[in-house]
Amino acid sequence: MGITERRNREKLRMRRSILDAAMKLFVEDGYDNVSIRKIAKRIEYSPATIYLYFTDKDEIFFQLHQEAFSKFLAVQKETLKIQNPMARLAKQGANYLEFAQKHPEHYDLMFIIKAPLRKLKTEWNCGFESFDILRQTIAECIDQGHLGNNNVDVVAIHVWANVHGLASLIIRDRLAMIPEDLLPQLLQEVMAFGTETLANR
Amino acid sequence: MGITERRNREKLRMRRSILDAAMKLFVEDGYDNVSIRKIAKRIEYSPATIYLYFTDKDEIFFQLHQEAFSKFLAVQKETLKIQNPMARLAKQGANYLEFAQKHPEHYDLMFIIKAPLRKLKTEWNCGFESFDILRQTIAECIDQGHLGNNNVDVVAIHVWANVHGLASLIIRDRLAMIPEDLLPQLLQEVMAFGTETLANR
Amino acid sequence: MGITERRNREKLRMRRSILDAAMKLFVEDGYDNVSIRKIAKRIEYSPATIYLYFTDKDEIFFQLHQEAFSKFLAVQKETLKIQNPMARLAKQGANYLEFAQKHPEHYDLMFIIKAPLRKLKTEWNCGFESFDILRQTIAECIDQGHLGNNNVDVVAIHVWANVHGLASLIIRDRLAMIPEDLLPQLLQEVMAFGTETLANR
Amino acid sequence: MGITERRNREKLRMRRSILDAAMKLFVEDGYDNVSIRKIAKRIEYSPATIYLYFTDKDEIFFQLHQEAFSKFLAVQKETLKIQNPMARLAKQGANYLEFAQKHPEHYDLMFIIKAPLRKLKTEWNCGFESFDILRQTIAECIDQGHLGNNNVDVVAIHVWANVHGLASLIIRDRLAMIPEDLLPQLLQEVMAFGTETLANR
DNA sequence: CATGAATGAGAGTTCATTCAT
DNA sequence: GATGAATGAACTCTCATTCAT
Repeated sequence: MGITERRNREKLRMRRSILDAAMKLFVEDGYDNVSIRKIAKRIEYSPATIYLYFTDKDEIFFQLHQEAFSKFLAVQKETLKIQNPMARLAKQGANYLEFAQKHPEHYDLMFIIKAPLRKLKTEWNCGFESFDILRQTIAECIDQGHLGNNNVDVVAIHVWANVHGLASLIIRDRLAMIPEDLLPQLLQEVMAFGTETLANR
Repeated sequence: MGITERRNREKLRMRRSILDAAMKLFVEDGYDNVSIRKIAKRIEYSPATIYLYFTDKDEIFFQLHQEAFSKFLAVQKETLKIQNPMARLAKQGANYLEFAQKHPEHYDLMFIIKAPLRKLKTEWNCGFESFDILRQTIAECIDQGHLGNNNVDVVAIHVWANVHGLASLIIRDRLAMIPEDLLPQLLQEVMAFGTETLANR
Repeated sequence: MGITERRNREKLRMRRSILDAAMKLFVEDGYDNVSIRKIAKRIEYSPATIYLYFTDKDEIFFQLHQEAFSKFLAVQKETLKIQNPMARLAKQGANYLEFAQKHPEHYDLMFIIKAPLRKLKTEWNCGFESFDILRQTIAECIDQGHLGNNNVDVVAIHVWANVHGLASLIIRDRLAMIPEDLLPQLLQEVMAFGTETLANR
Repeated sequence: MGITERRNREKLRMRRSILDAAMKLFVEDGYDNVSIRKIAKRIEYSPATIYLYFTDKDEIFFQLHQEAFSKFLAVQKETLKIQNPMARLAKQGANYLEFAQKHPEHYDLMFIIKAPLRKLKTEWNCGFESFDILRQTIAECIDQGHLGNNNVDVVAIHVWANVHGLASLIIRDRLAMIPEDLLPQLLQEVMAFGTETLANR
């Protein structure tokens, strides 16, 4: 048993290190510039070895995508404990941005990267699920008289776009006009501004 | 003088046609699928000829980047004619989204693509300028008692994130959960919702 | 002794199953598309295991080659029971074509494939033997006054070329100009024509 | 003009040398074992260079195939001058074998090699044409009372199989049981035997 | 001014084979 | 006896780039 177990652990560790290397490269160079060969070089193995752990390049991408979404979904599900939907919504927004900043590579993969559509279609089930959490929360808010009498989808997309906009400007370095040391404080204020604005409706 | 002038004109025309071809390929095939060879084939010159007008592939992309920003800037400057800053702000938002949808590859280039930092630093002058137009407009709004008593940068980033979020979700195909035929109407409502929400402050 | 014997039996059984798998792949995918990995997968062993039973890929092919010839030889030896040499000759021809059509990959291996000469020299012992059966039969025919007063080798090669030509045109798909559904009937007539022509001499 | 002409000549020469190298490799190693890299190495150019002259590997094969058939067709058309169809038929047979012996690589390509069927279908037009020459000749023979009252296709395939069998046994070295120095004489006798046998019908 | 010719580097992938366990 | 892990070499093909002409 011990042997099989150790083997399994090693196999997993290897997959892990391939995925990690891939992730870093994805983020550094963009989807199209990640090559099996580069991953191999990064982990100091031969390209052929990669194929012992993944059937092809797409499978690696797919796996990363899945993991990123599980991670994200887990974080957002945490908020379901919060009773007050407006508070829950605020927390979801904060979580969202925090996730993006803590795991920029995952975020990139999930929401920014230009991926082969074929794959996206299947993988978005996960995306749908997290969107639904947002939708549900907003529906409750509206039920309770908040956010005006608006279409749930409209508000949900609005809110999402809001945080995604912020997250992706940061991740893709488009807020270079703000001095770096002022940025964190400013971002917090932007989020606060957004939350308040919404609450006022 | 006449001769030199003609030469210059011709040189420019050639650069122009290279850039046009490159941009078309950009739009048709996406950033990563533009190659010097394809540009050359498109304009019916040899690949080597391209190098007489641009030092390398990056320079072409750089130039396109610049032009994209000029185009965008021109569109946004148009709004300066609008006296009422709140109306102007709304128009800028509408323009922004329209630009993103009409020229997704330009938009991609400007606001999404992970560009080599070296490049960004220089190219963002243009970006700064268009951000300033937004800032200026918002400053006026606040002066006139709109948008609450808030930090200009905070509001500016909020607004920008809002439209950028929407634009980039669209461009990178992350709104797949919305049936395609319903999307345009929905987006309009999202924009309207955003404008109203802001106006209420 | 019992133990060694059992071991040998098991070793043989394993070789057998490797060869069978290889042959099936041969037939399904053609000579060039058989790989050690595919054989291994087919018998559900690891590729490395194959090397415990055969020194390399070539040895497997060699073995198959040998077996193909034995099989063929066995079929032809069956005809020796036929007393009348002309009838026997006809039967040998029919057998030949049948074998080629039933086991095209064996046939290919034996009579068409460009084999490394080193190999051919050893393997052709079998080939010689079957050629001798033909020769012998023809000699008898001539003795009995058939086929004119000709050199045995001349007639033997003539006959062999006849059936081999047919077989190899079929196997290598060179009779594409004949509609597929008409082919079987036509081939039979061609064979009949050959037999008759020969009998008339 | 001189320059363009020279360029064209050089281009042609290069194509020629690629084709020649490919042909040699085809014959030496078999279709599946010819690689662009090997061709390149053989002519001492880089693999990429090959792609300046041919769009892909298939095109090289296709070209060789075409050339082989034109050559062969030209030879067979020569026989059309012969009035007497039986004499013409004999000449065609002799030509056939001579062609196979003089240009074994071409012959291999045309009648033996296992090629991708997709291609074969198109390229066989040429094959059809040469088969038709044979058919036509045989039809005339039958018209004139030779070869019995038989189906033209039956006789045509019979004749073809006859010479093809001989040719391919030679080319693929399956007549190793005949001492090499006796072979030429023997082959001639085999051909003569075939011709006579047929004439007797 | 323009280009045809050439190439080194790199892409994804598969394979036969080895070797420590 | 069996194998998981690993790899070097090979495959087709594309690309940015150079250089002599």
